[in-house]
Amino acid sequence: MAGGGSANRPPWKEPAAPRPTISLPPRAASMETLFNGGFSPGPMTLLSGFLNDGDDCNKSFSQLLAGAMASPVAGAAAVHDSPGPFSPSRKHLIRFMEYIPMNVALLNVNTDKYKLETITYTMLDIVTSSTELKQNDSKLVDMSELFSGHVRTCQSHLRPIFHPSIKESLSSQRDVSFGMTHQQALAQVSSQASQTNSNMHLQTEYSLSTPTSFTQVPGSTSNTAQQLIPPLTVDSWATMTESADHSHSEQKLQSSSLNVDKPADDGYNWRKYGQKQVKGSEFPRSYYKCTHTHCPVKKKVERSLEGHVTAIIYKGEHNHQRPHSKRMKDTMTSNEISNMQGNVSAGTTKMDPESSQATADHLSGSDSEEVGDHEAEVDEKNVEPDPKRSKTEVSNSDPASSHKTVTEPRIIVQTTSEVDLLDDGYRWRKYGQKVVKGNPYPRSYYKCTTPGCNVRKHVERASTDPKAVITTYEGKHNHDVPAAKTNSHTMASNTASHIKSQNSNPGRHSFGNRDISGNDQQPVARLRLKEEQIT
DNA sequence: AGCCTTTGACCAGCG
DNA sequence: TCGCTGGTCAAAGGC
Repeated sequence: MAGGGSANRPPWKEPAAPRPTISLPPRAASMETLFNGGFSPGPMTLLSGFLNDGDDCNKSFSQLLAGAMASPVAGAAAVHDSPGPFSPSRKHLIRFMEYIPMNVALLNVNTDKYKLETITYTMLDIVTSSTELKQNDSKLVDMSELFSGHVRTCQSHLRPIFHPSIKESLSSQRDVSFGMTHQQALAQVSSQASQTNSNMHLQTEYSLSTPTSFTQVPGSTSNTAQQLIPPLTVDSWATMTESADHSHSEQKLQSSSLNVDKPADDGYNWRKYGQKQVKGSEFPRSYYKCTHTHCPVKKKVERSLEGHVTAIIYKGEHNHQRPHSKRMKDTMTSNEISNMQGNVSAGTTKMDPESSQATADHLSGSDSEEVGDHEAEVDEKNVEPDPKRSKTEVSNSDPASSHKTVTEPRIIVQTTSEVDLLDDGYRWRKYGQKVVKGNPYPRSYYKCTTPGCNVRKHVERASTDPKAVITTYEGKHNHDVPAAKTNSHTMASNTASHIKSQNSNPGRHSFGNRDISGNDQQPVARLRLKEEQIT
């Protein structure tokens, strides 16, 4: 049945515009040019110095960090400090940085050097955060592996873009595989480059060989990087770590990097069962089912022609735990795995196409790998779920709105009914509700009725569809699931374990990194929904 | 071989 | 009843 004439080909089946080739001069030259003159001494100085270094970049980062990571935080902090003697440890860390600014350099083709530096610092902060996360376990080996995977991934992510020769080499050797995050990120880079290319009347091939290349692209904003590539959330970090470990996969570099039609790698397995051009939406909608046996969860994903996710709608709740790759289990501590297996509400720091999808997954009962400390920077106003976030918004066809959702796709989580919503195995007492402007349905607040248990949950309904619900859990149950009421034991167990694990993860409100019940090691779940601005 | 995607057909709900 | 629309099915093909 597959097939059909091209004459009837729907818009989304039109062949994609040829992706531009982004070429850059040799790394050292470009970056040296980029950073020379005008940068105060600091990381960029170190970076510049490093860039003149001709070391083999294929070393494992665990090797590179052998010295620097003895005290990971200090190592990262050293980068922020004014430059001293270029010690091997700093050099190693800067080597890691190499790929970050290059990453930014590619994406911020229109930004200035100051912005570039700022972004670099931000990303380093994430490095530090992850370091601190790992530090709790005092496992330097794991830390090294984390960085090793990350760096390798960054290499594989960036090198093919910057150095066609290396890309060919990697492709021929088939020694690099991308996690979906990077597949899509790369696709976004390519597609956005294509878009920029056409919009800005640039030639297909442009160079970043001079600093002006970063500032002369007209009509651009300094936010380009965030539009082009997911921010380096720890979630994506974990994905990168995992993907890097598949470095000997059979996956082909080019095909994987350009495949934008796959759902994001949220840890669950999805099977696409349909695609439709929905009226009122300029983008096709893809339908996915969770492939887990008897799991009712479905999701609908709308993507722009460039592959940007413009809307995601989740329906139902997973009745199983998230499947994990062998690699992840092998390298993570049991505590980490335990944390991973829940975390329904942890958000991400940016609502870009990739990370926001992860957010949606969290909301729908999925889990994040980790939540970095950078999320503690969440603005309180962003914590509040947007009552305007409704099902009807998903079909918004306003071009301007659609454009906006390129960076902030709408995330809708639906449960099938209120019964499903409330009957999660635990018993709840409603202790309040609040009517929010713009939403006829009140938000409701529930507390676990078990004495001594301070877990709460917060239920929010979409203004236009009472069945569209976002549930936020806070805290960790300090007791087992009460005896099942009406549901089958299986259902109760599934749900209970699901909910229990949800609550064992970083939370919506930090409370000084302490959850409501005062458990230092179990930060409460945090939901972060960035308010969507509709103009 | 098995899983996944593709895609036209089909179905159900609604006005 | 009819047409429109969104959602799903399932055969075919790809990997």
